[in-house]
Amino acid sequence: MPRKTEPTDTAQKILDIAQRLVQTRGFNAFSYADIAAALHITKASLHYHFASKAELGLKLIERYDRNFLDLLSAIDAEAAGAAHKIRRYVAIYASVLRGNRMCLCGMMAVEFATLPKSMRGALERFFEMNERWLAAVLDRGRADGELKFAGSTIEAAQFLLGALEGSMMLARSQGAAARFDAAAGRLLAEVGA
Amino acid sequence: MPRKTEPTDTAQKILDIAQRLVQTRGFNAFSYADIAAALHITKASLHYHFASKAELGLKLIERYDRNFLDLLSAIDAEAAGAAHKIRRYVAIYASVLRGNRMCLCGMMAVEFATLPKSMRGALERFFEMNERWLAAVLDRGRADGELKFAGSTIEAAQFLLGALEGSMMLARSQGAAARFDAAAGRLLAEVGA
DNA sequence: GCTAAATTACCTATTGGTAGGTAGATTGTC
DNA sequence: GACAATCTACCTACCAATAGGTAATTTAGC
Repeated sequence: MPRKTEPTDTAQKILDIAQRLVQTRGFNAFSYADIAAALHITKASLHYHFASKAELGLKLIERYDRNFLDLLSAIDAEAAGAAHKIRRYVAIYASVLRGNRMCLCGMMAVEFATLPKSMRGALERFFEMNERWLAAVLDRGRADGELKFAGSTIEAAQFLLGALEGSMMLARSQGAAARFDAAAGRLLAEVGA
Repeated sequence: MPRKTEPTDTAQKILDIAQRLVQTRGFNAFSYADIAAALHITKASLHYHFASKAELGLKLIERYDRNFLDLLSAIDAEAAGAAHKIRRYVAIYASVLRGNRMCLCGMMAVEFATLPKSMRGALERFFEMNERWLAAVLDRGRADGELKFAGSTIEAAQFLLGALEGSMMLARSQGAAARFDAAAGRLLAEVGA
């Protein structure tokens, strides 16, 4: 019995395909027709599930945000020590890249100026959430003497995030995933993890 | 007397406007109509100067590459010492960001999968050129004992480039240029500059 | 009078989106 | 348990706007 808060199977499939398209091509470089073709349904049916492209985009970010938060919670529950946690965080990005995808929100961050307001807000929240989590881990790690880095934790967190997104971006356009791994290793070394 | 190798005034203006549009919105998020409106000429006139959007895009990358190379040559000619050179390199990115723009090629790197082949090749050459220059500076700096960093110079150069592009990307979507400066400072410290 | 640079007037394909309808399942009410 | 009302998930058939691009023609400068 599908309810309002439990998206139907089709809605999930639409989100899955749309997400792959955004992560590989960008939000401005795919159309409802692309999804319709992949799913063998009509454009009109897509509009039934997601009234506008802006709404679809918003739902994509919200779902991605929720999934990411779940992954971070799992890390918090399973990983002992800040260094271990950071390594697992970096591993999330590495696995996205291995699927030949860019981070959904990284992709959209570049397209930021062309996105509807609702999507912009959701994007900002995603990055803030990531920075808060990273800063908390870094803070704890430094206090415990496990990590070593200079300056404020929030700045270090923002640097980490930016470097990861940028390394992904270039690794993808140069077809070398090894490039990301090297950069990630350097990044981990920088915070002493 | 405009020659084949000396683009006319209008062609330059078209490139200027197109470049601003790509750097702020992306290659897939602007149209010939946008340029025509900004320049008060018709779309057909644009096609006279640049037969296709792919050609315009290629010319944009080639011009950007040339300008960048000139800047790097100026740094080589004027700056003494590897640390000084790297700082000036970072300053290029900071000035692009101050104009509320993203790196032209960083923007396009994200859109890589949707670009025509000719543009992809030119993009790869741009990043390779940057990495070569950075690697040369890093190599020399380490040999002279001026810089300190671990691992291969080419990997360090790729890391630097990725971190700069990523920091730009996030600084733009979060409206805080200070964010980039903090990240850049951290990056400079990492190579001992 | 040649050439460069721009024009008008189109074209086809695609974009996101809408109107109206329908088969089938689910509901509420007597 | 019958039956009408409603809801879900789709459909066909459109729409206006915009995309990149073209052909033929006019204008401006040497």
